[in-house]
Amino acid sequence: VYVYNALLMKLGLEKDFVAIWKLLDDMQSNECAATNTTFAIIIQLYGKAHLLEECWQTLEKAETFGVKPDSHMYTALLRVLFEAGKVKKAKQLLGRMMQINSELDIRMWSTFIHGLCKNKRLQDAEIFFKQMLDQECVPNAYIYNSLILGFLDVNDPDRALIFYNMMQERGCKPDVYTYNALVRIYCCLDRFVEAYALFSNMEYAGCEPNQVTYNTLLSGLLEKGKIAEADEWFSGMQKGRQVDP
RNA sequence: GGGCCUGAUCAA
Repeated sequence: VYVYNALLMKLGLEKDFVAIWKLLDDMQSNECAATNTTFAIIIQLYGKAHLLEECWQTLEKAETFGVKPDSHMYTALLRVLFEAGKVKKAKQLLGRMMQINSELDIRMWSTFIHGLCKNKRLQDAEIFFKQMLDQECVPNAYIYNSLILGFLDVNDPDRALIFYNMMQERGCKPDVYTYNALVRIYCCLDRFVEAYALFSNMEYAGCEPNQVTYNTLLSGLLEKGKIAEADEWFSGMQKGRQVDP
């Protein structure tokens, strides 16, 4: 099965969907059953090819192969819908999921909330965030990070920081992604002192800054014309290989 | 009892 899945994605890169379905028939005639992951991959591939209808059909086809569509597959579908800007459809799908399976898993929530953020529907994102809390679902860093960045993208850094505080109050540990987002926020706000301070926070939290962290800071500095500062940081980090924009 | 194969978040 593992080998087959690997083959599938290779065919997917060539967008050869006919060959993919042939391969599935092949799998079945051997005693090798396709899994839910197999179909999740196919949905993802159709999504990249912008073939929405085929994504839905894949759900039905999965059943003919004896695979019941599960959260794994629905998550893949949600992502495709959001990337195509089909917010309405995605909401409907989530609604259906909640009726069938009252408890949604955390990945599905994060995919959903992230999708809303990317589509700049932050008011909705907040509503669903609360709904998520009402169910006994504990938000993780993925969720908070998406919201923080989402609010930053719509020029509401204050709200972004509110979620950062909430994250800490609720005992969710910030990760590198969180810190990278914070660096960006402080750069946008011209509060570079606080941006610098984050690096010591990170060290204290045992969180290693990565290439993205430095890149974010450098871009932020350059954007505000602080070339001398950027230069200083740049020479201070010779280990990593980051590119100067 | 164990595994969990490409389902979720960041800069350029």
